[in-house]
Amino acid sequence: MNTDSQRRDHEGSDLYRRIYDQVRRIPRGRVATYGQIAALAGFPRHARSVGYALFALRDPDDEAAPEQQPVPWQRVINAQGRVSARSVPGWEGLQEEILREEGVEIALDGRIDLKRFQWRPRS
DNA sequence: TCCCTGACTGGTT
DNA sequence: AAACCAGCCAGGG
Repeated sequence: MNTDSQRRDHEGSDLYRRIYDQVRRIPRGRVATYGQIAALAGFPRHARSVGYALFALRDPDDEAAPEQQPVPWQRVINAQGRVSARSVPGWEGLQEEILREEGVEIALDGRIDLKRFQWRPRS
């Protein structure tokens, strides 16, 4: 009955769920890196998995727990302080647009100053 | 079940 | 500064 695979069908994996929980903590006007989110979720050095988890948000049906608040995916950027390139052209532009609207400054070359805009939770 | 492909990162060359 | 590389997880054909 309650096998892990069946739970996954409805809720997604533990890893993804914990990643989404952390991303939801990022306040408006701030950003976090993939590696940072991975560590906060309890999976150090699993940055790439964070990318996979956010990629999965593409499909609305795969959305983690729809009854919860949406995942602010746009607030996650890479360790170089830039919006990561996608397989779908144009998406980076959308993400940058939303971030600027939220108050995050993005230089002409696409750089975001992590010193100023990175979210730093106490825990 | 094997094989491929994605929103990554830190350390080496 | 840039290219390479190993480590990492999940979904689809």
